Amino acid sequence: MTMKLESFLPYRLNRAAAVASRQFSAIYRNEFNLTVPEWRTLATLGQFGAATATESGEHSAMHKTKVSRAVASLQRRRWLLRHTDEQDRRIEHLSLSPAGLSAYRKLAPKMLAFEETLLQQLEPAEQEALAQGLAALERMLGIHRQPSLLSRQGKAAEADRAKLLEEKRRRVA
Amino acid sequence: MTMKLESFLPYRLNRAAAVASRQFSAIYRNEFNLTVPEWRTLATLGQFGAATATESGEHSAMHKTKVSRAVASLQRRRWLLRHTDEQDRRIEHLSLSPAGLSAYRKLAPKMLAFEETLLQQLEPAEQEALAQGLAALERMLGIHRQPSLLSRQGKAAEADRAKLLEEKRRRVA
DNA sequence: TTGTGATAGTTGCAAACGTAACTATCAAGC
DNA sequence: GCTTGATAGTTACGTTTGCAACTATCACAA
Repeated sequence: MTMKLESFLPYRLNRAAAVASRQFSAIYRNEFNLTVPEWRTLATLGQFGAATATESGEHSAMHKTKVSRAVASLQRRRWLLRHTDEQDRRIEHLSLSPAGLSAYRKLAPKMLAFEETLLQQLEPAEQEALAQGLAALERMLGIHRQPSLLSRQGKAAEADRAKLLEEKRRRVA
Repeated sequence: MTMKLESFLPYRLNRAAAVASRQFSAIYRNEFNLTVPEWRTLATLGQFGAATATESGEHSAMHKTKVSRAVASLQRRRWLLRHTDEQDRRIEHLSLSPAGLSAYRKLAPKMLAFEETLLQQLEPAEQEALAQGLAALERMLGIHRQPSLLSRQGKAAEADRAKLLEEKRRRVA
């Protein structure tokens, strides 16, 4: 049984993700000096108009401390507004200020355009394979394409899948 | 033009990579308390028998400081041996000690078995799509499937591709 | 042989990270 | 109206990270 690191799935995924992240993040880093968590928070609020920190974290798959720091940073820029919920004062409703929205509207098309530029390097068949492969991968890993901001259900299923995966791992060990 | 974070390529890649990494790394973390850089260095040396730190870093796609620290840590465990090259005393040839090799031989099959377990959750067509999609993705991002330890050529091509990608990015911005 | 530039590998440092602990708030039961 | 447990979000702390600067060595040329 020979183990080739360069063919090993998690290694290939991490590498591809790191290279892609580096390329894409250069856009918003060069233009606005944004970090990845800041960009993701901006993108989430731009997409939904408003969200709580918890919702934003779930949608962008970030740890709550990361979200907290990104939110604080965006607020310092005056790109983000917080409104404490009247019914439940633990909750803060986040939204973009006009300045934040303007930055988002500048960035989002550039991000999509760069994605498009990259994808067009591929043959149609390759693009299709990438789309199918990514979807299969996400299903395999128990990743939801429908974060809680989009669909409220599915949390129970997520917990179930995580447990199943953990079980498989343990059987191997 | 609407930007959906949950459909955005670098976001999906990062998420998938993080989840996969977490699952796989649990194996060597639970068993030997290894970090990712340590595991990668172990895997590289297990695969090739011997390598310099630079070669190991290129093959495992890690920054040289990461490699340096992983090597130091593995040496502290007495899993790794260093031999200064006689011709060029800047170079150190790294190899696994018997203890290191034994750990590698224990881990590698488990890692591959878990990968296999995951992939078998997919339909054959999905597996094929994933393989094709990953290959296309790597080509698209200018990632080499043939690191320098395997093929000495290709460094020039890598530099070229990086330049091209940077050019595309700039055109978007 | 001495100086110049390049390369292998290490280390100092500041930034970013996740865990755990914390504050503040709420809902539910007694 | 308390207590208990849960949740939203923040902060303190130790770890990991990458960049830049460093040491040591080499090749090469003046």
